[in-house]
This record gives sequence, C-alpha cells and structure tokens, in this order.
Amino acid sequence: MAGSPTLNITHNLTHTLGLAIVRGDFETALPSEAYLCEHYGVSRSSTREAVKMLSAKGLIRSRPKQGIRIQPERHWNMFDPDVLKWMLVSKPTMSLLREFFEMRIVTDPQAASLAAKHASADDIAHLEAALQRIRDADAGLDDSLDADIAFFTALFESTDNRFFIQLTDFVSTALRVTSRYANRLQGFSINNLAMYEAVFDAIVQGNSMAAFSLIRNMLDDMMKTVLVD
Amino acid sequence: MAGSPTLNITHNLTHTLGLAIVRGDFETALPSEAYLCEHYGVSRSSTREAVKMLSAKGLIRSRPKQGIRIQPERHWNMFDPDVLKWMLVSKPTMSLLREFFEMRIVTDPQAASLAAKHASADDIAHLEAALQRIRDADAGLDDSLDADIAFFTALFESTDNRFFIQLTDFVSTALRVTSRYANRLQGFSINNLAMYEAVFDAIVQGNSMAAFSLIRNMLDDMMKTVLVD
DNA sequence: TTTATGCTATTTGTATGATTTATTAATAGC
DNA sequence: GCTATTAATAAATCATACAAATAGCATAAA
Repeated sequence: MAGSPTLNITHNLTHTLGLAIVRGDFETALPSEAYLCEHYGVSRSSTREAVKMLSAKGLIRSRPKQGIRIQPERHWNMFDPDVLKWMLVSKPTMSLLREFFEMRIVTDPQAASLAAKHASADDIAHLEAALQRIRDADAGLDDSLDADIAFFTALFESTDNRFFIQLTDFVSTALRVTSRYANRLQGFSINNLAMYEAVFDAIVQGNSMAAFSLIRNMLDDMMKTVLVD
Repeated sequence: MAGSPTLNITHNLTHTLGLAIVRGDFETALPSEAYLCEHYGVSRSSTREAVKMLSAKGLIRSRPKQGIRIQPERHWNMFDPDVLKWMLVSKPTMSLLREFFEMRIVTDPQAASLAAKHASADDIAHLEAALQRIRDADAGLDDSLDADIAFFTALFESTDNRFFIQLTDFVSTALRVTSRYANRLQGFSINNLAMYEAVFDAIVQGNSMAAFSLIRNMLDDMMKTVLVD
C-alpha cells in the first residue's frame, strides 16, 4: 500500500516517473511517449497527462522532435509536496536534511513571529488543540510526530501570510518523511513540552520577539542534534 | 504579445484558466470538461492536459461526477512561478507585497549568509558579472531591474542549497512582475551600488555575518519605502 | 417516518486511431 | 561554403468510443 496507493492510472504513472526522475534513473531525457506507453502498459492519454503534470512541477519539458527532456534541478519545484517527497524518499541524504534546516531556521521563527502578530481567535483555538495533543503525546496518549505536525501546521496557518501558509504542506511532508530516516529526530519533541507551552503563551500575548527566539533556539538545538558532521 | 504568448494550445489554456481561477472568476468549481472544450474551442485532450497541469500546481482537483473543484488557497503552490505570476498579475495588492517581503526579509539575508559560506569560484564569477551590470545600470548603460535580478539570481545560486536555489525563479518572477505595479520600487537599487559592492566583498571574504546584515538592512529600508501604510 | 439499498444519469478516466504541427537533419541549389 | 528546400520524426491536437466512479433519486424494508 506504500508503493502503489492504487489511485488512478495517471497519478500512479506520475508518481512512478517523478520518483524515477528524481532518483536519477534517466540521464538527460525520458524515452518517447510511445515507449512509455508500451513499457508501463498505459494509453497515450494517461501517459501524456502524467508528463504534463511533471512538466507543471518543473521536472521535465517536452517538445516535438526533441522528446521529453529532464530540466536542470534548478527548475524543479522543491516546495511542491510531491517533488519534496520524491527527493526525500529517493535521496534522504544528510546534505538534503542540512539544506532543509537552513531553510526552516529562518522560516519557522518568522512564522512564529507573524503568528504572534496576526493570529485570530480561530488560530489560537487550533494552536491550543495542537498543544493539547503534544501534552497527550508527552503522556503517551497520542503520536508525538502527529502532534508536532499539528502544532506547526497551526503555527504556519496563523501567520496571515499566504507564502508561509503554503509552507504548511512543505513542512508536514518533510517531517513525516524524514522521521522514517532520521532516527535522531525521534522523541526529540518529547523533551520540549515546556518550549511549546512557552511559544503558545508568547503568541497569545502577541509577544512576537519571544515567539521568534523560542522557535529559533529550538531549531538551533535540533540542528546540533541531527546534523552531527 | 503579452496576453497570448502564442505557445501551444494546452499551455495557453493552462494560463487562461489558471489566471481566471486566481482572479476569482469561478466560485468553487470550474465548468465541466465538455463545457470548457466548447467554450474555449479546444479538444478534450488539450482541456484535460491543461486541467492536469493546474491540479499539479495545487489549484484544482477533479473527480468523476464531482467535476473540477477549486482547491482552498492553502494548497496552491505559491512558490510555483506560474501561480505566483497569476497572483501578482490578477491581485497586485499591497497585502500580497507585504507577505512577499515578510518572506524575503528572512530568506534573502540567509541566502547571502550561505553564499558567503559556500560560493564556488564559478559562483563568484557570476556575482561579479552581475555586479558589473549593476555598475553599468548605475551609469545608465544597462537596465536596473535586469541587473538587480541578475545579482539576486547569482546570490541564490551560490547558496549550495536546493531550496534557496529554487527561490531564484520565485524572486525573479516577483521582481519582474511587481516592478510594473510598485512604482516606488523603481530606481531604488540605483542608490545602492555601494551596498551591492559591500555584499560582494563580504561574500568573497567569506564573511557570512556581514553579508547577512547588509542584505537585511537593505530589505528593512525597502520595506519602509514600499510598504507605507 | 426513517433508514437502507439499488438504480440511473452524469462526469471524469482510459484507450485508440487519424491528422497536424514543430523541429531537426539531410539535401539540393547557388 | 552558404542558404534554401525537403524529408523524417516525435510531440501536439482532434475525434470518438468505452470504462469507472459517484451523487442523487427512487424504491423498498423496518
């Protein structure tokens, strides 16, 4: 159930090809449409639709006579949850984890800061619910990873900033996938219930600087724990 | 030549529909495939491929009988250059500009910092070439906006971080599109040749903290200039 | 009346063949 | 040697047919 989620043919082929591209199975180009159809046993319609989805994510580009060429990695939409997932699954390197933290170490504190400034009553309620899940997880009554994701989701959705809100899927995907590989991350959050409580209080009080610093310090600690060079 | 770049039919329809969705022309769903075919005068294949591209960007989701539903904005891939362009073109609000700066004010200094740590000889060469263009623009010999974009492109590409490198297209698109609307941005960089020189020197010397602060201060100034509430 | 079940209509999903267009590469003409 | 023409090829587009999924309705059972 992990490899083939048994969606429809187009989506399955999209994931198969996307993963293969990111994994580096192809050099610079994909085989022709005709070959893909035969090799994967699907119709041209589905093949073409899968190709279009991948080109929409910046992975490939198809032109008559030239065929389906793989775009330079520079153009891949790394913030697309699918692309990110394929990257993390196929190449869960320490380098990728480092790059991910270099991003989060600036985005997450800013998200906390913006949440402290803009969080609505609804947002606060979501944060509180997530905080309760973290308390439950601390007591062994809930999954620690799910609780973490719930809190960060609520945090980013409280920013009133569409770019940060979009990062919700990004961070969720990354946390969920990396947790399977980066064992050192396991159980990290369990020791930080007090930190989460403090962040929540800071946001409720509108203390953006405190919220910023708390998250920043937590990420500094996480980087030291995870990225041991 | 601006509205219809005369690409192929699928891409044109993708842009037309994408822009219309972002602009809010549809309430919660798109018309049926059959209607779209007739209304835009294209075949079902092309229509479906356009729909697939938009669903790959998180804008819509299509299911049998349910039709083509517009996804909540939360799922839109805001970091996709196309989506960003449609947002900026259709709703160039001060709010969107504010959200954009809230992102850049943390990403750009970090990019400069990472560039100071990781820039290769090649990267330095690109930065120097871009710096020369800024000097030229300062003397009226090159386009100021193009020079700005070239410098930030070189900067992000020097980070040795795939997420930041992906932001190159993001920032380029935003700078290019917003420049048409945010007149206050015009000519801003012209006064900052010294700052660009200083950033370049900091990167060459590997002084990440200096690079960070210089860009951060510049963005603080820009925000004050542009976002006058 | 309420609930469960099965039917039907509608919409997207998949497959296939024919035709058109874009691009490369070879070829003919100067 | 250079330019213009032509040929070959692969994607792009169109058209049509059939399959699968599902919302909504009707019907039957409790």
